[in-house]
Amino acid sequence: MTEITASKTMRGRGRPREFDMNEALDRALRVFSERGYHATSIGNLTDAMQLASGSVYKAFKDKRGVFLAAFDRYRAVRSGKLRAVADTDKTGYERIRDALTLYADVSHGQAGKLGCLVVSCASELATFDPEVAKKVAAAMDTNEAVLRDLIEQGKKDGSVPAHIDGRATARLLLCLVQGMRVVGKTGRTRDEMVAAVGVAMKTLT
Amino acid sequence: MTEITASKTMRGRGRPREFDMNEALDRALRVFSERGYHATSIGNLTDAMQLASGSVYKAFKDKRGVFLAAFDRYRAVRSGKLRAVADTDKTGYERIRDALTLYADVSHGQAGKLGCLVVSCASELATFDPEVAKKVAAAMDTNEAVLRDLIEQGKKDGSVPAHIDGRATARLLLCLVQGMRVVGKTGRTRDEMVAAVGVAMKTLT
DNA sequence: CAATATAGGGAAAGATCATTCCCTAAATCA
DNA sequence: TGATTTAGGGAATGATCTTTCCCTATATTG
Repeated sequence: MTEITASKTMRGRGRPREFDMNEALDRALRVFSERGYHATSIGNLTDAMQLASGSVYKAFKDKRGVFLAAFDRYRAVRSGKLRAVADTDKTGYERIRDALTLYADVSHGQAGKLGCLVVSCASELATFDPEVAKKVAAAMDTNEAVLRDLIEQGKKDGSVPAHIDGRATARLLLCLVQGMRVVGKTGRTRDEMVAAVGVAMKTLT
Repeated sequence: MTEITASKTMRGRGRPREFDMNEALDRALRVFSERGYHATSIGNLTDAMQLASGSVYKAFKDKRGVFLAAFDRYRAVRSGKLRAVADTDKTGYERIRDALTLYADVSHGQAGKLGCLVVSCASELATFDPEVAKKVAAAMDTNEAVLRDLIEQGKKDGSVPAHIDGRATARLLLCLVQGMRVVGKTGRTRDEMVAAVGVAMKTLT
């Protein structure tokens, strides 16, 4: 939000930042995903981000500030992947399947164990942090809206029957993908997750 | 596990425990659900359980010990509710719908905000605590098995078509209910959750 | 080139928290 | 009844973690 990718010529006044912000945030969010918010110490962050604690506090307000920035970064990356799937010339039905498969991909094995930052950390914080709660709710709503949009597009191109309840079905699929992230932490294979997606696609016929 | 409900006559040697263990664990698990494991301090627990810190450490090994006991208690209570739904003379199809509706009931409003101990705390701990990871995986597997069982019973009584893939469908429904617990933290109404359940039931036709 | 502004880094400070210790209370046992 | 065993409670301890401070480094501005 605050930081637009600065071109080389357009620099601020003082000493320039030596680390790459997005790379640092990617490292931070990996730690937050793995350990959860409260179990992540500044030491864990400095190790992962390869910064001294002073530098972290120079670049961010506090630990929560690091989390909020990492959260935004995470959302940007994930939204990008989802948009890439949604913006093809396939049918709506196929794009929904591709979107769900995207979640199957990250809900097994190594990536599955890492979990979802929205699910794990955000639910950890959302109860007592209204700002985080708002971000989490927004993330959920966005995902639900994307799914609903794909369903509507499927209706238009004829790949999804017109009688389908778009709202309820999108909500179901949202629960499914979030649930995959949870269940995927306990170890399922890709095939098992893809099979579940296959069954879910029956709700669109 | 360790503690069998002791009858009045059969007592141990020293001073008897003054508090009710299950009641104390219910209070503890409410705190753990609400705050997460790491954000829950011993002070939070003593407040909720109405015990001094010394008493907590007399009754449990440590904070993790309180959590493990609360987790077992939570599982026992939830399994009981699920079993009550599964042990009726309705058709398999209807019992599945009842089971899913049970999750809709706890995935909205006040109870929804509290969240699921298995989902929130357990994923918070499972990464670095093999024993917790095992318990979480076991809880997931049990739930999946119950759902699969209901599907098979539905096939037997004819309320569920024989061609249904029991394994994959049970896995889908597991992801759905866990996802409802996550999405339910961000505020959905009961009707919205029930509608999603209704759509999911189409996978059994 | 001096002044100013911002970044990097690590030590020190300030808070919080989990756990232990120790004393008192209430039960059983011999 | 005195010894023993276990529970209740709160102060003290020790560890850990977040945050601040301060000094150095590197850039732009005039």
